[in-house]
Amino acid sequence: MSVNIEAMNNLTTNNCPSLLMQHLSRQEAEQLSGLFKVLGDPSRLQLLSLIASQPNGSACACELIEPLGLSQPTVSHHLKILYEAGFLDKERRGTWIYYSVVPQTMQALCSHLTIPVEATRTV
Amino acid sequence: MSVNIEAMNNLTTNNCPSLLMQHLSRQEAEQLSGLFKVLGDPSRLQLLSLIASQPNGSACACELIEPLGLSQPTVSHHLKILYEAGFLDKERRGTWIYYSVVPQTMQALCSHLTIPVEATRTV
DNA sequence: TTAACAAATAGATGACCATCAATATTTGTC
DNA sequence: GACAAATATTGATGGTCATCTATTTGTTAA
Repeated sequence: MSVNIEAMNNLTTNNCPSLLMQHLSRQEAEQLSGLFKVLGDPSRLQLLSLIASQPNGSACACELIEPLGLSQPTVSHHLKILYEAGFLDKERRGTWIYYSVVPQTMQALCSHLTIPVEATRTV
Repeated sequence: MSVNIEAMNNLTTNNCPSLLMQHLSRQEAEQLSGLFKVLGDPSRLQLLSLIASQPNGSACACELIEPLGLSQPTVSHHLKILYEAGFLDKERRGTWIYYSVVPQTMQALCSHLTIPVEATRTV
């Protein structure tokens, strides 16, 4: 489970139109599906949810192990995947590493799924 | 690869708040990740894109085989998964079955990923 | 009812991946 | 440096799934 960073940047910064409005090349489909694949795991969604709902919006990795009920290596593995896909930011403070959610990545993903209102049609 | 229809209905009709605004239970995380898993495949994204970009917004299953470069059973398999997850609608016309995209399902999914503007905070 | 085409199902296979235990690495403190 | 705590890596394993071929089922028309 890994995501090409450059591909993610293409998808999130170039203001790509919705996949519903244009043909997706195989390459584009692979890049985009890679991001959805990252969200296609319940543990990773719980991590995002846990981190985002902290009072200050960030959480230390060690705080996330117990509520998820997974081993430390597994949590570390999921955090890495989320970070490399651009869903999480991280900051080291001493021994601890604090993660926070990058809402822009979510919003960019959504822009691929929704149709602009003025473009909707009745089938 | 299968999606619980009732679970999907819960997620798409109950106006659930964003996963970034509340804790996700394990069950909720499993339901939601199931939908993302469906989108986490390049062939399925290409199918959605192909169908949505047809002039009338719908496409016969047989028209989708050649552009995807996959076998007929594989395309049928993907269409079934997309349909059962609520991403596609289908209508039989004689021998043919026409699929069309359900944009509401996409939008409902997105509502789980975005934070209402007034709720954003500076980290 | 038979032929022809579309779609679905069954079964098999290979690849990917979530998870763990064990270990290594990094960082701060004494 | 030595120890302790947090995080990352390695290697193994079991399950899931995308894909195929072969077959079956469904639908229309002759």
